[in-house]
Amino acid sequence: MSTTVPVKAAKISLEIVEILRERNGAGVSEIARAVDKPTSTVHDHLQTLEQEEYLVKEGTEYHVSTRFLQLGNQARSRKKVYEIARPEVDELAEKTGEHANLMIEEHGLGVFLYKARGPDAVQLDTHAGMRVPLQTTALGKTIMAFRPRSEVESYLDRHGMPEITERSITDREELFETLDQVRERGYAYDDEERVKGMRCLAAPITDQDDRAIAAVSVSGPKSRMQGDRFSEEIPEQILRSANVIEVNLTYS
Amino acid sequence: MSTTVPVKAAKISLEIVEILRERNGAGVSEIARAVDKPTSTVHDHLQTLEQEEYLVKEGTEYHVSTRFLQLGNQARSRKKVYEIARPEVDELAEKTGEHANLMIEEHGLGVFLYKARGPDAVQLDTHAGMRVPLQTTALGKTIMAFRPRSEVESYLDRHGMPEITERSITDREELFETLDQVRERGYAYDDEERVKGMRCLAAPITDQDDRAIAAVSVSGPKSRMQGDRFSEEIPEQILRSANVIEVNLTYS
DNA sequence: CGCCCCTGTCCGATAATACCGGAAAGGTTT
DNA sequence: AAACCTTTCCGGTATTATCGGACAGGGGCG
Repeated sequence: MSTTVPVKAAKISLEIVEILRERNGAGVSEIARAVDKPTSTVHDHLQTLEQEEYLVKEGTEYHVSTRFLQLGNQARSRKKVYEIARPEVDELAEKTGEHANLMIEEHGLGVFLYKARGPDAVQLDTHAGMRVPLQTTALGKTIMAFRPRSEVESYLDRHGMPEITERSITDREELFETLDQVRERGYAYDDEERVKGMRCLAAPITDQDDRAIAAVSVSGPKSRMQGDRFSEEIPEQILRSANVIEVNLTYS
Repeated sequence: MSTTVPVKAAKISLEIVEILRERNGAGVSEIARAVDKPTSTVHDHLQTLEQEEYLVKEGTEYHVSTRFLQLGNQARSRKKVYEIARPEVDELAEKTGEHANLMIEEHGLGVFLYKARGPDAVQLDTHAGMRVPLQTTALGKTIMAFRPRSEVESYLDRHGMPEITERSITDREELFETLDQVRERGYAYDDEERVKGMRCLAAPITDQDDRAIAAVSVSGPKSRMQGDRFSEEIPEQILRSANVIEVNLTYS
């Protein structure tokens, strides 16, 4: 049944905020339909959120306010791995020319913490803060490969294995076999599993106990991500970057 | 009268989140003291927020989660001025070597939307999303100078004129005189009004009706921000940048 | 070691208050 | 100008947020 929480009102407010994010703003009745509540109720929530400055009202439309920027920054800057990995990810993007990313796991989902665009990078739909099921990216698979099976199971229990594209892994056993390979190989790849035409290579950032803290990746169009570059050059680069980050993490 | 809102529970939840941001995480009882509510109540809110994935629990401490990153990004990216001004602000930082900033007004406060660090930039406490009273920065004063007096009055009514440093403007009439000068001069400056040892120059980005949409600035240590550089070179550069942004804004 | 005190968590009763229906006011379209 | 859609306002009712109190887990100190 649909999660019962102690403070329902807060949950509704947050649902409303989330809808405003997805739709890039909306009016009272539109939101009311989306959350399936009377307009008067939604109106109450909107007023509170606006008075508290978490929403901005433009005419009759409400939008999320920049207040969240501060919260997001705080959430990110707390992460030591973010501060330390950032220059490395920048360098990775610079050297490969492609997109380079940093992902962590949170609440069983993969969260893009940082994205660097290399000189040749193509337009991409990822953005900082974006949340995706772990098994749908090379980043996420790398993280799972270096976590205890029981934990991985709980991630899957929580969020299922949705079929994002036709290539998505939707079978548990198949996933765990893949993870075994990743662990053996030391890095993971993704061949059009999330975005058509895109390939991705990812390496884990682990702690002393070989547990994944995060993962770094390089992703680009299939045309450029093949041959030796895909099987050797770039893997070497991301593995080296990941290693540098690990070392810097321990000395700080 | 401490603002009465329709949905008090939501307000409390948000207060808790804000406290977690300020303190970079905290435990139940610490928060309870801060919001002056029983621990049991706070506990209820924390559980809801964590279940909804807006907080992360690490041991017994709660922290804001990266979920806010997405919301913050959305809030910022919606702003056309952000997308368009960003490269200009980067260039400004590059050319002057100092910090360059972009600010907008929201709910009567100044919000730093973007910050670029030039090659010589010194460490600074500003960060994206930071909110400050408008009259405490050159950025804010520029924005106010190009808004109708009635509106400016309402900003002041709402947030007062706190004495951040000994140099803060705390008198209304004095402020409006300053704003007159800014309007005449076309740009504003700030001489250690917010941060000791720092000077700042700011130019407005206005719309067709000469109303401020945002402001750009360059700020650096007093030692470098003086003489012709302070009174001519940099003012020229920020005014030119602001102008480029205005033009790009209208053609898009 | 054992006590104490400060944590976080759980529970249930009660009073507060979030919620909702309904009605009014403002806008738009036909 | 009327029908329709908004958003806003209001007040009664029943839901539910709140809070005291009780329980449990540590950590520190004597």
